Amino acid sequence: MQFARRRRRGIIGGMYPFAEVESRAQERWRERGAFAAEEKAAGEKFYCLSMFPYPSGRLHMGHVRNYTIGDMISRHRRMLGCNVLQPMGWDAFGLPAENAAMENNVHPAEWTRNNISEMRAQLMRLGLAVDWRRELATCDSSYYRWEQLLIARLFSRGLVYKKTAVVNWDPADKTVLANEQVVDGKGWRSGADIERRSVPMYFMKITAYAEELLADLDSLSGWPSSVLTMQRNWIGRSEGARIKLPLAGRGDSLEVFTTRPDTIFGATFCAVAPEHPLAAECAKKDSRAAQFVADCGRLAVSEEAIKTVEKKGYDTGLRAVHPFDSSRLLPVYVANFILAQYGSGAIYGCPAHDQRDLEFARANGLDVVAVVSPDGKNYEVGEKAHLGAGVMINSGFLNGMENEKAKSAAVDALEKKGLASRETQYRLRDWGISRQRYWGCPIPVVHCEKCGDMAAAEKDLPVTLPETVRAEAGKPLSAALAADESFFRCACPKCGGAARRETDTMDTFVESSWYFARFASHDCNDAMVDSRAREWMPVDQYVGGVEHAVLHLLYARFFHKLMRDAGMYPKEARYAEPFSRLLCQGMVLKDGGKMSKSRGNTVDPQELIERYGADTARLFILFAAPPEQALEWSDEGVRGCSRFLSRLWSAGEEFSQMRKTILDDVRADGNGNNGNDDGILESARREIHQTLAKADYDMNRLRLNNIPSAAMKMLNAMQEFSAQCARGGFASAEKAKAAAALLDEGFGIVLRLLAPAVPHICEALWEKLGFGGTVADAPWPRADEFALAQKQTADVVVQVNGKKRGQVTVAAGADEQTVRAAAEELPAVSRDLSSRAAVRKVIFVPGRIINFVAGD
RNA sequence: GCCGAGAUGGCGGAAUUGGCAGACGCGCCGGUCUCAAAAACCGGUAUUGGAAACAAUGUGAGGGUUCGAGUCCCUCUCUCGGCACCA
Repeated sequence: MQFARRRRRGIIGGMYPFAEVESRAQERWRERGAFAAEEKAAGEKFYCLSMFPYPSGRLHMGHVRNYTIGDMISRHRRMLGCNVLQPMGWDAFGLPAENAAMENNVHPAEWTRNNISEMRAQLMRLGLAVDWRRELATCDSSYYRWEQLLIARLFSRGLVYKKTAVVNWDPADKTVLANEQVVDGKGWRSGADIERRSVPMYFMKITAYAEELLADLDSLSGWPSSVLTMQRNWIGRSEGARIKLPLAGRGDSLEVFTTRPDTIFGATFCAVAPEHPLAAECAKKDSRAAQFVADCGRLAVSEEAIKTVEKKGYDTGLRAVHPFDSSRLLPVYVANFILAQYGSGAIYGCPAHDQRDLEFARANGLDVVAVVSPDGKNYEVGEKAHLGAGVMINSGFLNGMENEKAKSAAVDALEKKGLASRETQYRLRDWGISRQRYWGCPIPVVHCEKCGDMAAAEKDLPVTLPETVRAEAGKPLSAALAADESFFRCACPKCGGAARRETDTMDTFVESSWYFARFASHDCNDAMVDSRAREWMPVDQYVGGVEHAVLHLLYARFFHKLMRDAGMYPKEARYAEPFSRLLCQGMVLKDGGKMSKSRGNTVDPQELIERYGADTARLFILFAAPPEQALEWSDEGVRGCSRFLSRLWSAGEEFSQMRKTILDDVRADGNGNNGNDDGILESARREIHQTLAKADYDMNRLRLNNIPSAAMKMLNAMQEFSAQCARGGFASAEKAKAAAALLDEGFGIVLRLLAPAVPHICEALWEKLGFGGTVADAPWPRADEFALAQKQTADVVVQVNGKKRGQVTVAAGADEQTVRAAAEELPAVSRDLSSRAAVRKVIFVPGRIINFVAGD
């Protein structure tokens, strides 16, 4: 047949015309407004959201991955008949803009808006099914004014409040540093030793929602369990007791928090945080103590820095009296590893049952008294503290109790003495939203000497960030607002007198905590959101990096609940949480490491797209790894994907030619000449539908990398089938027509299977082969049960003692007896069985396996 | 340090959740076409032994449960993410 040769020529040596194909497909979508989401449209709503990007200037592979995954899910849902909303916007405030200003003399606003234009063009080139009418940028006052309004109202309700907090202070640059700007305890630019400094800040009372944030995690069945665990641990609810230990020779006492009141008799010391009032008091009188506290103050503020530092303490000379044995006096240390924010900023140490306390005790020559015993006997503690359960020993009235019971008994006894109260503590701290920075949303608070601090009047909102400040090379912009009189001078909303605006701006996590709601009400200009948010929310599928597993996702959940409680959503279960399903995608690596400028191993998506087209870029990134796993970059892999798309392109032509040839033959001679088609048709169709069934299963569980695999496999099967058709005629005209129909059916399935991943080429082929309409709205293919059921036989693996000895082909529903009989006939099986003792047991899994268990 | 992940051929990964390990792709080897090369197409490809049939071994390391373990349990190593001011 001449056909086989024609295919070989195909599109000789080159790629399919991807540039034309892609711009034409995008043009068609644009003309049709194909992805504009309407509230009233038919079909179940599906809100698919990818985490919006920070406009850093250039798209990187992480973005490509994130948005391709989101797009594939969106397009799949569209094909299932859903009414899909997929929006895009810009997380446009933040530190990099200020750094760029310092380096390049360019204003953050200008830099940011230019970056947005460039990145928007790059994103559009990817062919995302996004409703661009809803685009937003958080640095626009039309966006941030609404969060100012909410913050102002929360301030009046006490859910936003002021207190001091510790920050990293760079004494050389006279500026506050982010944790990432502190390298080995020194400022990244100045190299000066950083200091801890207390500054007044605004906080959001997220702890008021701790219980709900924790409890509602149980309802998030669409989230990865690892993220739920991380959030639970982050909130860190623990039940314990606040215990007062009287200080010897003084009237007052030290308050400590413990989750292990059962170990009270094992306490041999106390420790307070360097920020604790007792530490300050001691430092006043004792210069060495003052020195120690000052040394602690040189530590960076991150928890990581505190936890990894060498544990040191300084004896204040104060002694706490043991509440059950006044003869025991516990030395009180100031220690660098005690967190001021947690509990009461003070602990008692029980070295026998806490590893950190044990190390501290050993270093300071303190007693170690075991009070919880695994077997009830006395014992000496070695290198490891005993953290598990046990029976109380050396513990007065608690002796002999299970330690769980002793927890409660100890607190009961202390409560009677008025020395303790039960308390539930959270590791979660209130959210400090103040930043001493310029490029952020101004905090809508006014300071009046007479009236104090108050929220800015609502009629004065938004408090617009002045974009007139001058950027200067090498000069931090962080103090720009505090230096801008025209910004901070204002009238007090209460007394009308001269007042001063707050000059700190907000944490950028605030903007990203509600953008998903704004996408639904993007052009609402009289409120944060309108009723459309109630239609679209919650987000049905959220896609983004695991690095956001705790902070962003927790803040967004909190903010959503605040908005609900402010009346923006009904108090119904549906609106309890903002994100129903969550997919955390992995990073893009190259040469085993993160792609980054400093490593010099970046691959520019732009270049990739120009060279191979957006579909190849999308295909590679989907195919190379499952979405949640790290993806290893491979240039060869990219070429393989490009090759596959070129093959797909010519296969369309091939199949329609083959189909025509078959039908022409039927017309010419009525066919039925040489009937060597036994089962080809059925087995080809079965393979296509089996593969489809697996692909559908994988699509539903978001194993997106398996979809291209399935499509490749199908295309291989189709080409095999096409070659078989070319080799011979058919037994009847009906068979021939069925074969022609299968070529059509199979390729239609391949195209629809691939359309969410590589939409442009599928759109072009769909049109070219005359399937009708647009593939973006074609129905997702369904596996035909009839085709799947046709197989009459099953291959059963035969094992002896778990080792494979062969395989038998039996009728589809064959029972154990039949299979066993057939299996025992196999030479390898009988040989093995005869060398062993009698068969003790036969394990039979119908259609899969039979295992003879025999003695040796 | 604490919390959360991950480790499967030369490489990326698959394995319908305890039932034939290595689907699909890359790379490599051989072939077709070509003066030649590239491209394209066809075939092979876990390791070891063997001409082959076949056998043994094999999913980061070490133990365990099971008729049967990549999958479940325990211990360990390494890599990655987060740790509250990067986003």
